[in-house]
Amino acid sequence: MIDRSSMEMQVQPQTAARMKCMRRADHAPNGAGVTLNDVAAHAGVSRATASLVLRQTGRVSEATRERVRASMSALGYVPDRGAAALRNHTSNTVGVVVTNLANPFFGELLHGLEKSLAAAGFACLLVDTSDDPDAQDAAVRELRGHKVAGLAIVPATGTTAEFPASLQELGLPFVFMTRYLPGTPAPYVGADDVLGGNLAARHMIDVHNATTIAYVGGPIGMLSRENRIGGVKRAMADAGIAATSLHEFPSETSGAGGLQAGRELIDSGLRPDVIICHSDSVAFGVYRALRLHGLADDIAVTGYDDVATAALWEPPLTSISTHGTELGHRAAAHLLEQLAGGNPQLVQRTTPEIAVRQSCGCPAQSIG
Amino acid sequence: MIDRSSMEMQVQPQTAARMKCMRRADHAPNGAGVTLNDVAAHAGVSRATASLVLRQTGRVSEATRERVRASMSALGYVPDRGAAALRNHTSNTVGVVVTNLANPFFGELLHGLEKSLAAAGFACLLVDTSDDPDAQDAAVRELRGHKVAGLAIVPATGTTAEFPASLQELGLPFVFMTRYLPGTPAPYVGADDVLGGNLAARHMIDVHNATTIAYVGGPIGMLSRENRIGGVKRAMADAGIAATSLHEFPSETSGAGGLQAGRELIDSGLRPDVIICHSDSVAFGVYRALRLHGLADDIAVTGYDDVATAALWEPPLTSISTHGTELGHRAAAHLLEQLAGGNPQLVQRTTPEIAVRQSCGCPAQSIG
DNA sequence: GGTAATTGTGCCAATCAGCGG
DNA sequence: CCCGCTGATTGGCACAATTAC
Repeated sequence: MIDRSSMEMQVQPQTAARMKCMRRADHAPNGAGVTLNDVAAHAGVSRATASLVLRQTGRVSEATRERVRASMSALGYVPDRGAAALRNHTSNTVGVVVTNLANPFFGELLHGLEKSLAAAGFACLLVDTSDDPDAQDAAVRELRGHKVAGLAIVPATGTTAEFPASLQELGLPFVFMTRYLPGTPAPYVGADDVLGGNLAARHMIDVHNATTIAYVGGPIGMLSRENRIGGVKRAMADAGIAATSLHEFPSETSGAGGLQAGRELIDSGLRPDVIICHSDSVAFGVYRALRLHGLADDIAVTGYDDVATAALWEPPLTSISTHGTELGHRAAAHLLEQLAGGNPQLVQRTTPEIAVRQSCGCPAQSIG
Repeated sequence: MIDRSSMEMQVQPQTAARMKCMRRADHAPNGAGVTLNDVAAHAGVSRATASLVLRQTGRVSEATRERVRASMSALGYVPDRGAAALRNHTSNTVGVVVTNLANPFFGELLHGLEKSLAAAGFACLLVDTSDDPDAQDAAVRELRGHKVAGLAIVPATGTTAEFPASLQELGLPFVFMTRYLPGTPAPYVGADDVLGGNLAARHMIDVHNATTIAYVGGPIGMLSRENRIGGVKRAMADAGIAATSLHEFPSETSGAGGLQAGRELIDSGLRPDVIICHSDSVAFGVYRALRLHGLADDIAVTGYDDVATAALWEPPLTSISTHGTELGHRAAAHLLEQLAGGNPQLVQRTTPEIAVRQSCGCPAQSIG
């Protein structure tokens, strides 16, 4: 009995290995298709032991541990994440859902997010929703199928409170980034929009004596736009400026949107003291519109997000720094803490800062 | 015997279903954990039939097909991609490997890539290598574990010919994007760099009578930089300009890199007729350096890639359009055709165009 | 007889070849 | 021939069982 079983033990794996070699001999002479079984056979241990070594758990002697590791690298073993996910009902994957990859700010955000998640051993499954809530629902569905451990989401414009509710029902950890939703308190990481808008307006009112303000950019109904405008209004109220001195020109959040909204503003005949823009991209577009009409030196402009090129702009763009990359890191940390079973501060509103440059009318800094 | 087994057959699924309900009763009252088996039971068919309906293959009567579909949506079924991948040895996933997510050009590229892949039913597993070949190797390893169907890669600076060779050995379909490697002919989609550099230089020489040129930006050893410079040199040679009239200032491909290289150029005392930049970001940084020294109106500048903000720049930046989003679409198409078993044109070099604006010295276009 | 080290076995969800009404 | 089912298979993990000292 013992002899026979031990023979089987030896023969089985070898046969299996040979078949595999034959099956894809010229396709993949190296690591492709090497299974934990192959590793175990090569190291002369059971699949279970090999698994323990792989996951660095359980009690395995240092000697065999070393031997198994050697076999792994010798065979070029790559663990099959799908198989693990099947068994665990979860994977080392996080769904990342954004509204527009072409937006430079999201690039910076993603950069930070990806770095932190990768460092923790998670891979990013990326989806671009084109700011469409239906596409967002579809994305979540698909990502659920991939058994993502969690979701980092820039919610699409028009997302309702049902969305976070449904995620909660699913028991799927998530964080919203940079845009939060009205009503339901949901996990969130982003800069304080009210403060950001307030910061911009206060600077323009207090140091530049602005009395008429235009808020340009951001689609109607987007809460972050509402909030930033709220911050602007508060600054105006605090300074005793009538609310009627604020004019809104919503637009798509992009350079093209800013250009068009800027034209509309100019065509309207309005000549505000400042144009507070919803994003740096919008500000870039607005500047183009102003220059086309020779107005660039007459009206102050501020941006939002402080993207890398803002400081290089002519004139250097005064902007509200939301520190996109850092925000990405924090969103990752938020999600990772949830995944680790902790419960992090639900809503993390970072405090934005104003990066004062020249587009607001301030003098150039001396260069060190 | 028969009775017993048939009883087991009936009881098993119900018991399993009940256990599932209990296990996560308050966690996920809806679709989470619904399996194809549950769908089959609900529709009164076998798992296999349900599978056929799911994948829209095989011969299933329209009646049962409809019934199964109804059960799927009734239960909120979400197919488990991991299980499918385990069985198929491949997933509906593509690995996307880039060097720096924060680079706006890659944002545009990814936008196109993701859209096309998503339309074909593939999800993107995203990795940012920080332009490090070792991180790139690690990324491929990890992505292999996820059983990606293919790879879309912006190769890191310093990648050797061994890299595509190893991918080929693995039998893993891939495309390189925007940067190609010396030597080995590998699947590639990107704009023709020699032509791009040539286009910029020719314009400056032919219409602006430039005789001294500086090429700024791009790290040493990057082939796309070498090629663009090659194109510049050819234009110079064609015009009878000595090769010594070309000066190189390599830098990191970013605004910060451009700013620093621009300063170095200015400090060197050189005052070329044109500065041809390796990317728009670099051009933005160079412009800042020029403005700091009051030189912005004296030296012409061209960018590369024609990112969205290039047209909004002051002065509007003359650039080489490589059509990032379109490139992303084409890279996706290349990969998808490989996956479909076809063999697309291995190296697809799109022809870049020059977007003539004012930074080169051309007059402003009349506005329609 | 107790403890560290290792192993066997059943599962996870979907797919596919082969079989039968 | 059309339709649908059975049973085996995929790679890794968890738990109980088992060995060795």
